[in-house]
Amino acid sequence: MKPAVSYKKLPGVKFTPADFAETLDGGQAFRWDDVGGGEYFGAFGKNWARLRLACDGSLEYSSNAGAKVLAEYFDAARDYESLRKNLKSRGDGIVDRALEIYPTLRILRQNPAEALICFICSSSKRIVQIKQCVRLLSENLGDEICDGVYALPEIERIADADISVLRKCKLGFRAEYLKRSAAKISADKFDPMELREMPYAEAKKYLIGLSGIGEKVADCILLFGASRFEAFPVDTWIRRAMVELYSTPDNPACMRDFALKKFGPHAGFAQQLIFTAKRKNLL
DNA sequence: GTACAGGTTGGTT
DNA sequence: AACCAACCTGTA
Repeated sequence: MKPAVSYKKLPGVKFTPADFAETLDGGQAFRWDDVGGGEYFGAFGKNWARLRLACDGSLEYSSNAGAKVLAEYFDAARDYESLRKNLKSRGDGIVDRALEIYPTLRILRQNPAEALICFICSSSKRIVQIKQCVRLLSENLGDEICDGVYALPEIERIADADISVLRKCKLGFRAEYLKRSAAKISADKFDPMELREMPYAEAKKYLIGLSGIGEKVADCILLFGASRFEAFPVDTWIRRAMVELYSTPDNPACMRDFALKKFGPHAGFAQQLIFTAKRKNLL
């Protein structure tokens, strides 16, 4: 008989079931799987976790990681109440509607190096494909963190890896990008954790100087790995939404300017709301 | 079989 | 500065 899994509550984080699924498995992170019964299992850093919601929506976890680590990953300290309030005060009907549909959506605070690796893999791929690449990368180059579950490899490990190993991970043309970027980061002795502190423009510039990272991927890394809410990633969904709903010019730079003016310093959160609603065909 | 995807690159206008 | 094919792989 299996021992009963014990769960602890993570204070300060509540989700609706839809927002829970969307936050973990909607394109921010690529290591979470629905294991049935409304539970998710996944890996982040050297940790694994099994997550579920209590009846009142509170997040509960069973993990080798402690409360502090999970609180950081879910950015539990962020004041989403005032963030939502601020966004509502801007009188944008579209975002207001998205806020009602997704009242508990969050931006994850992932490890910046992991976000960097994952989003280099993401270009022109669907979520399921990205998840496959990231899992293969972990299995081929990462450390085992629990039975059959592997952590994403360190940047150094990728820099030192044979390109044939990366090719096995179904990365396609992204294999070279990833290897080159990892090599440059190592050579620069750059710690991706700095992306959380550097001025936004400088951080973005450094990322774009890497291979396989353009504006969109750089903004994803900054938003999902460094909690930089001024990042406004423009992918094909956002692009369509901005043209159709806000009549902006069909130009990513214009869209970012427009969004920053309209939504202020948390444009990235507005982006996630619009992105999610548009993708689900609700806008 | 072929078109194209949650994007970037390097070459061309 | 704006345009465009090519890139690898999986999916429709």
